[in-house]
Amino acid sequence: MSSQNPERLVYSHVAELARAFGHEHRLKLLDLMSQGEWSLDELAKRSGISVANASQHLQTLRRVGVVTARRAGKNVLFSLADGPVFDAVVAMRALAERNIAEVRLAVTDYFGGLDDMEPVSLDEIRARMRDGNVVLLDVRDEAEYRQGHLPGAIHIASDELEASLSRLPRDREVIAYCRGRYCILSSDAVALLRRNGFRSRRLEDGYAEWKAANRSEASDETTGLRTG
Amino acid sequence: MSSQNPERLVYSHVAELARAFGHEHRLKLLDLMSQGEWSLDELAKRSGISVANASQHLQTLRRVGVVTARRAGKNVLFSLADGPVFDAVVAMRALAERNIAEVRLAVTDYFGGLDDMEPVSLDEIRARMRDGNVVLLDVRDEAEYRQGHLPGAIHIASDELEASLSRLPRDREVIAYCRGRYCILSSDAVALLRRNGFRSRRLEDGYAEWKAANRSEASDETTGLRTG
DNA sequence: GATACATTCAATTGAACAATTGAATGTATC
DNA sequence: GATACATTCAATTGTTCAATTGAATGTATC
Repeated sequence: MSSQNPERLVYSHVAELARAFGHEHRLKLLDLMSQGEWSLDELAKRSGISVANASQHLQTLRRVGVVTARRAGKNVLFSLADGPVFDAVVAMRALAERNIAEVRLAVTDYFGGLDDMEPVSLDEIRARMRDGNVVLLDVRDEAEYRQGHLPGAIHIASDELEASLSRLPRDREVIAYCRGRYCILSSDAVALLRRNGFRSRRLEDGYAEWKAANRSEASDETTGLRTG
Repeated sequence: MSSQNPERLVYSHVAELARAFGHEHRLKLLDLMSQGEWSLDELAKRSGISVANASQHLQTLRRVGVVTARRAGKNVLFSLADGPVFDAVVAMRALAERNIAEVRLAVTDYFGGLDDMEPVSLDEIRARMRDGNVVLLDVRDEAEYRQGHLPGAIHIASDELEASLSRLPRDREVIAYCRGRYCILSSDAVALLRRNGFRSRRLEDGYAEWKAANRSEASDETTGLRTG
């Protein structure tokens, strides 16, 4: 028993939210935070923009309630807020991939690739991990892996992969993953592994999507990957 | 074998897409088109903005591929493009409803309402339509109803409802729906019906959401509502 | 309490966007 | 083919947003 027309109120906020998503740098920052929490300095470094600029974009995201911050020592750590934040990004990405030809082409070009490059889905990897006939390989950097990773995944950062091939089995398929759907690290890793005689494919989605999916499924204990 | 880093390309397009959603008028236009196709004149009238202004916003939406247009007689009819356009709007709305307190309050205030006002879900109505113990009532205007409606729904425009109460049964619950989740017509209709001694509740989502859901479920013949 | 350092604020400049107006285009109908 | 009318284009003005810089704040650590 207060506001008059809810539609206008809702849409003015939705529009504000959409504008908050409407900048490349902010999408990149959200992408980074989908891996865990980071200081401003770290976010600036990883996104390749200045500290002041990153700070302002982060404030924009905080203002609309999609990013939260907490202090830890002398740093403030930024992370995605609770709620379906990443899901909204995913919905926009899905729309872009479906309706914008240039995006569709770039993605299939890069990731859909050759027939035997057919990426593996999260559902598929679940079953195959149970059977134990695959190795899950996380090729993100150390800090990202430490903040969280798929159950049962081993970690070799992409820039150390070539020197660490002996740690990988040749009798099982190596499924590589990285930050998310549009991260090229795992794609490059698969190419490297194949050049060296391994059987390898890419996980279609990455840590970000896995985490978002497991968040939505709340605390349903049966949904995570199991190492066996 | 063309573009370098797909991430930046994807995100620049996603950002453009997000900005296209980032205006109240455009969200309203998308809302209207979620009911069907309309001429520019009709869209301007229904959204309450000038024809020239509506045209420009529609061009913005066409440019990013979320709206299409076809000529019919002396009018151009605008409609949502194929693909998960409405789904993206829904994801943003869900985020706003969850993360922005003002929105959450306004919505529960208006639609969540009293205990026995508990809105009915699309899933629930499916089962109850089969049992035949409810009447589905579409209170949108004639033109909207004609462009498409839920299977089995009867139509009484909201501004004719009070004069047409005799057409409704008193021994079954009347489930009213309108354009979508944030449309107040069905909410008002429920209030009117209750004042006149009917048992009545509101469908939580409206035609837009139903149509989007049935579109996603492709041509799965088992998913629509059945009249019996 | 003083220092160091991470983050935020404030002020500036340039660029992009929103709305309005009036003219121009293009298609149907006569 | 001429006319009527729906839609789009072009030009304008005011507003909002992006990025940079340098100063200011605030918290941890010594």
